[in-house]
Amino acid sequence: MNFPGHPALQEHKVISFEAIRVACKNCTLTALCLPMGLTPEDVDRLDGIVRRNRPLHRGDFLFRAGERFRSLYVVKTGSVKTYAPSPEGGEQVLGFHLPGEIIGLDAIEREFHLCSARVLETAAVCEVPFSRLEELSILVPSLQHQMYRLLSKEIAHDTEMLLLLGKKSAEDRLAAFLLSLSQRLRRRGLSPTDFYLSMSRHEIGNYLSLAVETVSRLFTRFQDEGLLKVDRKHILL
Amino acid sequence: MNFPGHPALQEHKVISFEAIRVACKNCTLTALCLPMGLTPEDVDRLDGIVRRNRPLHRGDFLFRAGERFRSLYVVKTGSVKTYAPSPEGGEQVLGFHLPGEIIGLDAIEREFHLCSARVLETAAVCEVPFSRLEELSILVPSLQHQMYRLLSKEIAHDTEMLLLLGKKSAEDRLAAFLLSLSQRLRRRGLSPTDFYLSMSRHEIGNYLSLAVETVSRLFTRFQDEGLLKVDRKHILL
DNA sequence: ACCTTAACTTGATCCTAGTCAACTTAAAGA
DNA sequence: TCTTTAAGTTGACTAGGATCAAGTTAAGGT
Repeated sequence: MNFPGHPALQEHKVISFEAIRVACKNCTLTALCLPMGLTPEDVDRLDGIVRRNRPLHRGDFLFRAGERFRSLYVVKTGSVKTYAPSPEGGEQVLGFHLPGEIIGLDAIEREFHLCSARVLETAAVCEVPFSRLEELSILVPSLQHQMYRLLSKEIAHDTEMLLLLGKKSAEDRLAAFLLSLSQRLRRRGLSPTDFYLSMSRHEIGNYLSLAVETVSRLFTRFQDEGLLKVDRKHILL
Repeated sequence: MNFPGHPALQEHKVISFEAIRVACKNCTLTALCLPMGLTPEDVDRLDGIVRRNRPLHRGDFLFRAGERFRSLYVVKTGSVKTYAPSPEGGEQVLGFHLPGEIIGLDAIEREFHLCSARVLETAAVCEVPFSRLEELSILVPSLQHQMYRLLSKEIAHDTEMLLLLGKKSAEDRLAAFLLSLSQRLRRRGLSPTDFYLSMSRHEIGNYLSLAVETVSRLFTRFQDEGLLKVDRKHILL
């Protein structure tokens, strides 16, 4: 979410262009991503099937609901949201994805995407054709193991989300959301107490099943209570 | 949920005792469960690692939150609920599991269970030691494929649940819950319009983030509107 | 069959968060 | 730069569902 530096956007873009060619073995996300636990040779083989497209910009689609499922996507920089569009034009936000997170795992079984994925903040994304990943994971047991772990992690994450929405109060939900965000940022080596939100109040509200106005009021209240400082999209816990 | 026949409970038990020894290849759930798409020989190999314990009764635990993860569990008959216990004694119901459904997929990554699984209705359950399943899936590519599908299916299911909870109105939630139940029963060859609920109003409310009283009122209202007939736990759509 | 306890239902009241509306601020485009 | 539009904030009002309370029904145990 807007991490590397809000003001220096041009510089950021240049960095992305360089970073995008980085092989898995040199990628800083290796501990969060597919290569975890693989031998250097196996990482090279994985590297061979990963496609690195050029940076995507706000509003670009990784895929749209209903499209045939072909690849998984890994966020390298920037941020992406997934959401289920409803026929009437509304949408339900399903998740916000930070660097190191994998998108598309829900589509393996159905073979088509049931949600759309859209870039929030200029993002570099690795594309991993699933059929090739599956073939490789037959040959590389530790990759299979890692795949099971990743899929399971996603299930556990969804479960936690259900738990969060189980909490009734709007206050609890927003607090839990901010804390979860903070933890995810820390794991990526970014400040867990000082960050920019890449999503709008509307999107936060939609995600947490709250009205925009409620989200706005809660930010104000939290600030009044001294829990955080908020300036537009800049959050300071 | 209470399917084969509410009144003839003793008969039901006898059937369960017999059914529990049925090998995977003769199991009626084969199309829903792990063996899907496997060759007969591979089903036999899978069969070799599946443990069939004797029937469990209402209130029995498959596992408790915090326990080490060793096995996946497949419901053969009866029903099971999973829930996250909170330290203060409360709990959040995470799911109700019908025959053919697999429990424990969220624990693979963490290697311990973050929820508890408890029998609602006298149940036969297959236990599949995960480490052995993983070994076997290295040797049997189609089993690996099926595992990816199952894990993905679980993610898609959780996603749909998030979507359901995104719907704000209590009415929508209960209706969606009953319809989803109905569909799952149909896929198992049971009546989608005439069934017994194996869970209490309290558990339904907890699952849908509604108060018990609201659930009760909604059942009454739906009946008044002629959408269904409800007698205690017996539902007729 | 009885008693005890838990599950469920129904009614009355309250409160949280949603809705409606007006205004402010910031970003994007000509 | 100015204009236009989208995003965010704040207030007033409302409604849906939670909570509190009391009563009913059914199940489980002896």
